[in-house]
Amino acid sequence: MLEIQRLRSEKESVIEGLKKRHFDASEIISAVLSKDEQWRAEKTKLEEVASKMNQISKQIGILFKEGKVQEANEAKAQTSVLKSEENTLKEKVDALQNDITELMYQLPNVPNEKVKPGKSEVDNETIEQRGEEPNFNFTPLPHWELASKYNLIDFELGVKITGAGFPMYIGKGAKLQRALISFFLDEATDAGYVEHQAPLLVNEASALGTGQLPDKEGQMYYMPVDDLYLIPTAEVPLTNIYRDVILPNSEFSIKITGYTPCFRREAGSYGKDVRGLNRLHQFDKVEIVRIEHPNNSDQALVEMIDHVKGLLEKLGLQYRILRLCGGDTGFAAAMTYDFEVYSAAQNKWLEVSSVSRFDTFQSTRLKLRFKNEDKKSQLCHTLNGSALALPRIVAALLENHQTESGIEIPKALHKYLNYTKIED
RNA sequence: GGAGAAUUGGCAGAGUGGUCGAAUGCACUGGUCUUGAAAACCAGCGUACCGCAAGGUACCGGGGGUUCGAAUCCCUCAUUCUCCGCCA
Repeated sequence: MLEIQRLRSEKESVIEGLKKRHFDASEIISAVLSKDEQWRAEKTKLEEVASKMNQISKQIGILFKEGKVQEANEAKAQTSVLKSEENTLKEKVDALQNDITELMYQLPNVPNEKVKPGKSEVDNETIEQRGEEPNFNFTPLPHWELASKYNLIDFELGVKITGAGFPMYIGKGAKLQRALISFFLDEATDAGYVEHQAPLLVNEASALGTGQLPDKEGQMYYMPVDDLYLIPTAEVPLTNIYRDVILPNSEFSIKITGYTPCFRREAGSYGKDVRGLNRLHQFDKVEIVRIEHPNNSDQALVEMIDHVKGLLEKLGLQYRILRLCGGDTGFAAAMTYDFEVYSAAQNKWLEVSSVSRFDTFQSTRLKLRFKNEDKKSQLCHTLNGSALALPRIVAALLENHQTESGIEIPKALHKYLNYTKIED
């Protein structure tokens, strides 16, 4: 959520910034500001009435104590008008407040100045590309065929037990998952991130805090009996650790990591991209999260990008980094870098990581602040990134490291596995 | 799942209808004293919103209610603890 003060003072630049998303905010912001003005006016009235009520109540108390029952009762009689006035004002103020919040929830984050305008993924900028495209002297197989050839993943079994998008990993396939999780967590820990094991179900306040609600309501699995949501990413429980927190200035930087399964309904995405591991309802991911002083979020973002690069290089995967254009940047993010690895057999790039800075967009909702040098509370910046999401990494590893005699496992993973090659 | 108790400021802990945003202690910050430190003493010490300011309003686990007035009474939800039951 954007800060209301920002809308008051920088209305034009916010509208201008949101144009990069092809989002016309002028109407919403005008509505917000006019409601905000009414809200302040009504609120001032309400507080005046409340103040009068408080005074009279105090006096009644004193009168009773002095035994002046008669006068006290007279004073009581005065209050009924004020009270109904107070109730009316209260309703108005609450209604306005609700309207404002609802409108504010519709506004996405303002893109960072580096972000280019654009409508969709075709406008994303490739800012870096590394690694070699693998050379095959045979026709490489797509990962779903490799997975079945070497009995690593059984997609049909997942369908039987749960439904499409819930694969069953078996044998070396299951071990590979475990190895990747350990590898990613160890790398993150080495980089200073503190490992967490988080709840996989979260309450409504948490889903609101990181911005999944109300924006992506339909994308989360929901358990109505207990009013809980299955997490779509570890970002939700990990960032919400700091909901309603005021940090001392000395606490920065906060770096946390965690492995969790992620659950996404992916409502509406059927068809070509759902084959194999490309798009799942349940998948594993290691997430890195940072809580930063606003002055340090530039630096933090650079560090996170370098971290993800390092992982992909150690896995020997060709990758490229995209800076998403305004239209493709997620609702809550101010800037996002996507990492994609090249899938040799599918002949396309697969997104394996998304590293984003949210500036104060999440911390506004989270009420995540720190005491600044002037001992005032100020909103923190939050950032997060996948490091990394497993399925497409597995897909790329299988496809890019395949040989006619099997699949070579990159050296970085050897210490986590009791095999170095997947073969018949 | 059943029965009971509890939830107050960073922590501990008083307060059961009136001048309570809330005693007291600890912690913390500043000052006096000291060569320095400790101790002692003095002062300060929650969050948010409205307001140029003075000031005002709201907040005692969350929500709702009773009342002129609620930390205090009622309802409800959540959490914690104890006992019983069940169980990885």
